[in-house]
Amino acid sequence: MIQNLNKHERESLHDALAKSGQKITPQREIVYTVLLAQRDHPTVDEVYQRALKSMPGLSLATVYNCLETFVGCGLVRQVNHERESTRYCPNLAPHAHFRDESTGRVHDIELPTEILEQLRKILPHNFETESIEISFQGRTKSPTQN
Amino acid sequence: MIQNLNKHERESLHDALAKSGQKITPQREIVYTVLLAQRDHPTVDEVYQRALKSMPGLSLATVYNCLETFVGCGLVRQVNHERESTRYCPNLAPHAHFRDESTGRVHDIELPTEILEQLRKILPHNFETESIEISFQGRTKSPTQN
DNA sequence: CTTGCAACTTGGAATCATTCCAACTCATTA
DNA sequence: TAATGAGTTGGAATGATTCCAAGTTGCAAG
Repeated sequence: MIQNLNKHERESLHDALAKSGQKITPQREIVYTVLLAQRDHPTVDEVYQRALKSMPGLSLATVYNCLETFVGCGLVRQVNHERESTRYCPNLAPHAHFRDESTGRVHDIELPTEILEQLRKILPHNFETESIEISFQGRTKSPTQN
Repeated sequence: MIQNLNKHERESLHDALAKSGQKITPQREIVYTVLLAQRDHPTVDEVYQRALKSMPGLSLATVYNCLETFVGCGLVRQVNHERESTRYCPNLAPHAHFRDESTGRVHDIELPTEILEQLRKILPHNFETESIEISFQGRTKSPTQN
């Protein structure tokens, strides 16, 4: 159905999990595979639907659990827009998100590190940042209606 | 209980509503007053609790309605963090938010317009932005544990 | 290669913010 | 005065997510 994890991908999954004393399970492999296979920021339910094709008995609760685990060990990021369903993203490089309001799709936007540095500078001195999120809302014009 | 709206505040409420053919009502005045009185990004329920003190019969549904109306006519902004309850903010100047992870409190951070300009520049040309949201997560150190 | 057990998975129930709805109020307009 | 339409209200419905208790399994130690 979907390409399996390659050696490197499986390794990073294993390492990330092992680091926090957690196990590799078939369910986790599949969920991670689904995430890597199509980087379109799927919702939990979309991940669930895709994963079902490779593992018919899989339960939704497990998909929630797997994704939470991955977020916990830094393998994937959550992407939220207002109160819509949370989406998941295996892109670990620092990046912003652009949400196309006509389609609801989310695109990754590469983020120059200078901008992050500048942003840190505008904070009052007693504010210690752990993370910065930047998201654009708008529409994409025809050329790359991707 | 809470200071009433001053002439200017009432006027901006009236204008914003009138612009979209909507009316001033006692409930809307109170909700707006609550928002201006304490700019701590309250949730709907917090607004509701505060407003109840001035108008005991007020209903939660109405608070939802009022806030939605205000957002619609540009009087207030929504602030979301992950999937926590939506918070509301009457600060219309462009600004970012800093969320203190130990208290859950949200602080406004003034945003130099150059940063917004720079951010627009990193978008591919076929992406048309309508709005940009920037939020910091972290902790505040003692000095201004405000 | 067995065993033991913590870690996992699972289906269904529970939660909780938010939305929906139908009845009612009220100020205006015809 | 009646009709109109926006606004309000309480309660029911929704929908994503979390919780739970019971059953299963990965894997480390023997």
